[in-house]
Amino acid sequence: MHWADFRAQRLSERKVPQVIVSGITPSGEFHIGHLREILTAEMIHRACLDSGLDSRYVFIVDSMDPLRRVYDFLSPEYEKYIGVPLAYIPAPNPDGTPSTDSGSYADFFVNPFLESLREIGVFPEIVMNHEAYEDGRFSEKIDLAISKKKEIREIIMDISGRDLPEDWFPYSPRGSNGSMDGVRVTGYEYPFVHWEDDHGITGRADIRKAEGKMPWRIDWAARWIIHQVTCEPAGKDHGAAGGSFDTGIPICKVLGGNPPEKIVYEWIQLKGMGPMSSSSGVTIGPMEALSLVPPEILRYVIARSKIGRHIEFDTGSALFEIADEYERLLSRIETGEITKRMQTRIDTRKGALRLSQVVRNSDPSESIGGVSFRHLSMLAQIKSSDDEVWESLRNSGHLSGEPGDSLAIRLGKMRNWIDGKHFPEDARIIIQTIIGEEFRENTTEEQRLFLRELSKSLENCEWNQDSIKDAIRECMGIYGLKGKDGFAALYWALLGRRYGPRASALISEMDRHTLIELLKGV
RNA sequence: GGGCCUGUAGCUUAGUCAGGUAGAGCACCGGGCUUUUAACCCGGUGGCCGGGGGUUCGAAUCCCCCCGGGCCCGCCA
Repeated sequence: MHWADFRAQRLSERKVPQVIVSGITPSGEFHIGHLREILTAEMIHRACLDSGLDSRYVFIVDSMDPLRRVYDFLSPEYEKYIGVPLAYIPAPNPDGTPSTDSGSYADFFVNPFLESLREIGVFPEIVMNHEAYEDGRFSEKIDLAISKKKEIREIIMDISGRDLPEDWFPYSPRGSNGSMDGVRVTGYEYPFVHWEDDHGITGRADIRKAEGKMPWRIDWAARWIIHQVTCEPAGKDHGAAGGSFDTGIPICKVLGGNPPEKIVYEWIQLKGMGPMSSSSGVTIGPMEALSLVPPEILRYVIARSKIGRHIEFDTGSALFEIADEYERLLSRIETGEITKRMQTRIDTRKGALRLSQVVRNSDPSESIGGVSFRHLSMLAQIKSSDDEVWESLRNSGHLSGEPGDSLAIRLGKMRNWIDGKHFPEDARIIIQTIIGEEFRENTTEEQRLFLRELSKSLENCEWNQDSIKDAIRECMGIYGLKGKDGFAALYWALLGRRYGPRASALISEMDRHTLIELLKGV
């Protein structure tokens, strides 16, 4: 059983409508790791729907979280916003200075991310956490938390092992400049928390408005109740023993709720990106990943891995292998004796395939548009225009009529991948300009004679695939070469390797004169 | 210092919760395919399951110790 289906089964025991939630702080650019947060939850949501449960998927944006520090991409002017909720500070300009007309900091980072999510078929209900504070939806729980502050303080100290000061307070009011930093609580009488800030200024925060927020560990537990959350997978940072999940569960109970079960997912790491390193600041965002990888393959990367395992996200040759695996799953029919373990594996993989579809429960075989990822990579390299690719696919019987959207999108992404830095070099088709040493080392005199004959034959033949193919076949016949040996020689000459894409297709894309000159050098 | 995840074939991994003779894909090797979608089909090589101890008729699986990798414990998502 797939992990998402297993979770759905567990959730069904709750006998309530399911509310599956993801939560992310929009403190900067989103990255590929955030997709695991989103997709882990969304796949559980889909699994719930598939098993007939009533389920909603909600993305809570932590827009009420304060700016922690002035990040590298921000100008020093942001110093004054430290401690201010992200919903209430301006978005940065490209040069890092605060803009005057680009909306809030939170929206600035969230909006493009939501766009990416649509591309992978994720349509969450969006909750901006600061709006929940503005609307007073938190007020009852804030009031309750304040009245139970001793109990909550005990829980946090016990479970996390942290020391909280005697005057710890489960609500952080915003001071005179809107920041929650350096603000001391001096008293409480519903609905006002009285405070004094670093500047010696005093005031009061109305807990029914966004004039302050609860610290994370309490905020999280409270929102589970407010939104009736039944499931919220969390990154392993929350999952460590004594972490916010462990304190959230008892705090949620203290506040009168039924907390979700603890689910912790592992991080995604980057691999195969050459000199990439964290110090050089090169990361991969969801937009970039989506510009290279077909959406169902991106979903499959998450779906195929167990929640608790690291994922090495590799935009190089591993993409071919993942795509191959995906395509094999589509066509594979198990034969012979199927053991219990084999059946488990098959069910799990089929579940992963099902949950990888951009459109829920659509036919997986339609997602690849009838053309394998590898084949498309070859065509995209040797055919400069899309129309030629479609023409070729029609000739080979992969396509009839016009390509569908899914296939057109796949080709576009394939071209981005090939043109970019992530494409693996050994998959790149590089036409040789001169005959290299490898050629001489790997071919016989007979093979060379064949190629010389071919170069003559190609001088006059029609420049299309069929004629070229006929010429190749004919010349091989003259020297009695087996197909394998003839083609190998051709590939050694053209590509400096013993294999390659369909030779006639490749040659028909080349300039006749250049090719003949090359072959004359054998 | 405390804790979480993880270590299975050259690579990626299933199996660990409920102990019962190690499964798979890629790569590699051999064979087939009147002859290339880097394809496809058939067969094969390759694992003392990180190391050591223990429990058991039986351990990749349970318990203890050690080693390697990743990460969390700073009002912080």
